[in-house]
Amino acid sequence: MPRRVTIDDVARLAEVHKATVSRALNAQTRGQVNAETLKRVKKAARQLGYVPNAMARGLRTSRSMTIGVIIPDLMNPIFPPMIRGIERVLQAQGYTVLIANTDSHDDVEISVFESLLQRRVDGFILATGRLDDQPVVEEAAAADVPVVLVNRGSGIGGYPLVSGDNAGGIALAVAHLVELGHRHIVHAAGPPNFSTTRSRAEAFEVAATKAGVRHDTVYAAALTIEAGFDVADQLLKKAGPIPTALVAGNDLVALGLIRRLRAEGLRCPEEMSVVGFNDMPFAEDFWPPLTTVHMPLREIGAEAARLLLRGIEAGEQDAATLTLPVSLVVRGSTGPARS
Amino acid sequence: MPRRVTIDDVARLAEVHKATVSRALNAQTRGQVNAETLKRVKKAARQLGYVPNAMARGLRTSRSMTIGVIIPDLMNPIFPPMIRGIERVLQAQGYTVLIANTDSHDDVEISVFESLLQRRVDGFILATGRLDDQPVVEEAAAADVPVVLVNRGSGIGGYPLVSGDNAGGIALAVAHLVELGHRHIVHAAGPPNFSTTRSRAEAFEVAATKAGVRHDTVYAAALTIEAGFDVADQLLKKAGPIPTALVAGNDLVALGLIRRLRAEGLRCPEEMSVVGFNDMPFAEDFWPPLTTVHMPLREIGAEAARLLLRGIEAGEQDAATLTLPVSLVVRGSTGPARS
DNA sequence: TTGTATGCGTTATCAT
DNA sequence: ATGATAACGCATACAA
Repeated sequence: MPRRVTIDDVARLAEVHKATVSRALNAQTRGQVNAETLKRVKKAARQLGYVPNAMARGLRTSRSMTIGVIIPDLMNPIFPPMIRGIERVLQAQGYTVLIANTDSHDDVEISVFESLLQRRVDGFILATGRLDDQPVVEEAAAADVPVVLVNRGSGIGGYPLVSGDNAGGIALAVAHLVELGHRHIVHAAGPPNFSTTRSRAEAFEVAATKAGVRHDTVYAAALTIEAGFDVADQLLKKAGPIPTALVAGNDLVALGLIRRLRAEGLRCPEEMSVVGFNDMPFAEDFWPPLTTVHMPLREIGAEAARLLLRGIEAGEQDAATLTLPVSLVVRGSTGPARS
Repeated sequence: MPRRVTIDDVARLAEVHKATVSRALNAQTRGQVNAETLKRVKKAARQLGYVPNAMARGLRTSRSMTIGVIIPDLMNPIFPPMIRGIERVLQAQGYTVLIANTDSHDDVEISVFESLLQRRVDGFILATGRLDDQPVVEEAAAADVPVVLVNRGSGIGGYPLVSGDNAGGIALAVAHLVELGHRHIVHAAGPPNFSTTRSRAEAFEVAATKAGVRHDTVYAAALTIEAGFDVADQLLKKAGPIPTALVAGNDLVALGLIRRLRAEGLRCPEEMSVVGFNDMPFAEDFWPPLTTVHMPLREIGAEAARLLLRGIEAGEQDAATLTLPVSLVVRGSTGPARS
């Protein structure tokens, strides 16, 4: 295996000192070098196929130019758009994004966090908003590396947070259903230990109460199709009257609800309206096409990245909370209340 | 900003030399150090919150313990499962996965590749199988870093490749349609410059010819819903009889076809059967639920990772081609031919 | 404008 | 079993 070509090799071929090569190859310092020698250096570098060693550079500069992004579940389609938003702004600034998946598992969350810390990422974007994962957030802060929370806020404040307007979205959903004549609505919320669950559940309580409709909240075990299916199952088995409309904790839960309703022979929306949350990719291709609260996922990612960048440059963070507006996308899964 | 704690700090606190600390903290060399001192070192490290610097280590060992994964489009839901498969086997070996998105863009492909090369990834997994992206593959080989191709083979052979059985899948799909009585089938293939497109189109030609049914192939501009929509558009506008069944290049194209058919008032499957390819997540939640060829996405990723690991350890690669079996999942988008 | 020298934090090779 | 030392490849403060 031929040793990789280093800055010294380039210097030798270009007949200059390696310091000059370094200056020539970095945009920052390029101005300091003579046009002639610059050309020579560039040519030599190209000729040798020189590729700068980011590890050596990072060691010297103590900046890795990498950002760690920790998400709970890559398979949830809301994350790819967010990641794209993140990448777009970060790549433009020369950063590489390290994506780490936790599978919603506490121990892997800790281990990927550790691994990212070892790589000396210049900052973190955390999308794993359980109320009880303070540890990782605080450890990041303790390690003195900037953190931005995304989509889901952590329990206590004090850290920058970017998310969609959860309360506003729920209010929109409830208003839509009330307008369609629904008088009995159930919120099939996410797991109680997610911060988004809390915001949305509280907003639901407020909105439904204000509208004067009968309402109730049940909690799914996870933000997945399966958990949605199970929660619908409980709902159907419970004694008492069945609601005419369901507000789901997110689109996956909504999908699960619909699957279970279909199994029961309950048609959506004729016999039961369902509203999702997030407007994930493909929401319009499901059956029925999902009425859901649109979250500007890509923008959320982009804003988180910008906030982080600002934090990195400033050397300290202001705990700004950025709440992006949402909207209701009415499609096929909601209709007039059955009478 | 307090300087990060280094191995020297730990050494001082534990009252040993930093070389000893290094040995104590690495599983490989741990045996060489006295049990007593090992305990002291560990305690000191914990006490100081020591986090080893992967850049310094990588510089010294010339192994970054990172793997670069280049994919064309994170938004295509077939990739997350593949990535999971990859991560699972790589993380277990202590590797960190660097995921890079190209958005199917040649120039970003080159730039992310370059960036990964700078980071001195120990290997590449490439899922960007355009027939014409030889350059990147060869550059990787030239840089002497192991490469495994995934899902889509590159033009020429010579590199390890893991993929599903494209030809077999198409044969399954055609047989299924023929059995349902379809005598006129069109293949809505992907873009011609994808290697999978070629394998599948060839297989379609063979299978349809052998079955003795009327057939034709058209090419979508991309593997997206929109491109599928457009290709259906052309199909409907063309003079002559309309087929009774469509075999799509992948599930997204199938979705696009169905969207366009619906806009035309053509019901699927009553008036037109559609078969997808990949069995992407949510395929069963669409309307109608997609009949499609199931690809073992996770396994493909895992096998690619294993192959790469072997290549890294061996220091050289055997150009093995691993083809994993596929199966047909019959759901709602196919039915008897209209008469 | 260019060269010199130093150190970033590790690990590997030697020596003890 | 542990300590001393050098080297990995680069950027930068300083000198020329």
